[in-house]
Amino acid sequence: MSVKHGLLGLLAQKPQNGYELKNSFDKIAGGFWDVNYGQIYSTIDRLVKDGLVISSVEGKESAERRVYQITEKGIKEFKDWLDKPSAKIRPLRDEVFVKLAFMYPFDRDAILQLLAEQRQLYLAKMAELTRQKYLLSRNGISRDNLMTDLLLDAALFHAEADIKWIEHCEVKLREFEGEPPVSDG
Amino acid sequence: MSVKHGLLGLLAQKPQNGYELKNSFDKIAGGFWDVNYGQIYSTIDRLVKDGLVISSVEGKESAERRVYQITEKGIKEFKDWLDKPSAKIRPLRDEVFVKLAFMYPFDRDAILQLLAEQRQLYLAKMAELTRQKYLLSRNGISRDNLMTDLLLDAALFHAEADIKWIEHCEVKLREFEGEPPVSDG
DNA sequence: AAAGTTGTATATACTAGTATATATATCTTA
DNA sequence: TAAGATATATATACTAGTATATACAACTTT
Repeated sequence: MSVKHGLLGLLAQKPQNGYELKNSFDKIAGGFWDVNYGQIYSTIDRLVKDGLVISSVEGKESAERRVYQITEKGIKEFKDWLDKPSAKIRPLRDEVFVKLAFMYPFDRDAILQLLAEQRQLYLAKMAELTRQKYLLSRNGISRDNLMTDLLLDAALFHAEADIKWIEHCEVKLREFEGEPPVSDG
Repeated sequence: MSVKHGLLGLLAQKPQNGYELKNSFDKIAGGFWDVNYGQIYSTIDRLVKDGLVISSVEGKESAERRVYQITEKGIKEFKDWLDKPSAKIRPLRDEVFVKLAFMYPFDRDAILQLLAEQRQLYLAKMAELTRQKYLLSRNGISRDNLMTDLLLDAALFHAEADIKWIEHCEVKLREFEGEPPVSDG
């Protein structure tokens, strides 16, 4: 639902073609929500079909562009979406969990290795996010970049939670093997 | 990729029909990964197409069941998947983030209200997870239910991270309005 | 035993997201 | 200015996930 309504929000600002919509979406949601061109076009086609958006063709014959414009119905849909709370909590769909669920209770060492590899990934992710935050706030946090900074924080909080959970798993798994928990460091 | 490989893992244990696969998947991954019957059938069709699974028809004519069986190729695919680290970190795709990105910097009060509503959702989620953990561990945590317990912890850690982030947002947003940060409690 | 409920099983039409190909336009530098 | 690189723009074929309809089987209540 988010890409659909995101596109409506962008078109509420000004009419744009598919390529521009992709760039605009990235500018607002990039980092926490990647869209693909294919998705932009198929989503916008549905919006047109439902009468939330209308399209017109511009440019010379050799290079036509379809420019999309929001309708009254589209504006209403967007505003309603903003007002309505997002009732569904996103599912915690992580491939690692499925792997762990299938590996356990066999292969304790393989599980510990998998967890160690995942930790490295999350640490790398945190480093990257921290770098992005630094670049963003070199000249201080202003109203203009506050939300971007907060969204980077959300990603950081979740990466931290993942790492904390991996360490929690390592301790529990070792406890169940009768080994003493790993010491700090 | 996870549903596909999860189904292979289940069929590596024993041949099953679509309905049984759905139940088996729920038993292992339920809570952190919900699958839908439609997805089971379309995924298994692809597995058959790729030669990782073969199907045979059982039951009387009025009530036919298609029973699926894993092939050598399928077993290899499953084992390779288990061994290979899951390089991609799941994107933090949350509808709330998109809403916030579009609401900001307008409607500070609407943003604060949205955040408050989300907090309630996460608190309810935590209560539910805590209840599930309690039910699971009434008779103690054993090797049999350790992984289930750990996966519930993962969900709890993430809900905690969401709540922590919401509070972080509230403080930052209020700071930028020149108001003092909210006091504890 | 007819009626209603729950469980078993599959199908279908849809939305959402990914991967990649293609073609023209513009910029850039040898 | 021709060659090569980058930006603009769309299309297509695919995988992944959701919502809902359908149909028969088995249980269960009157």
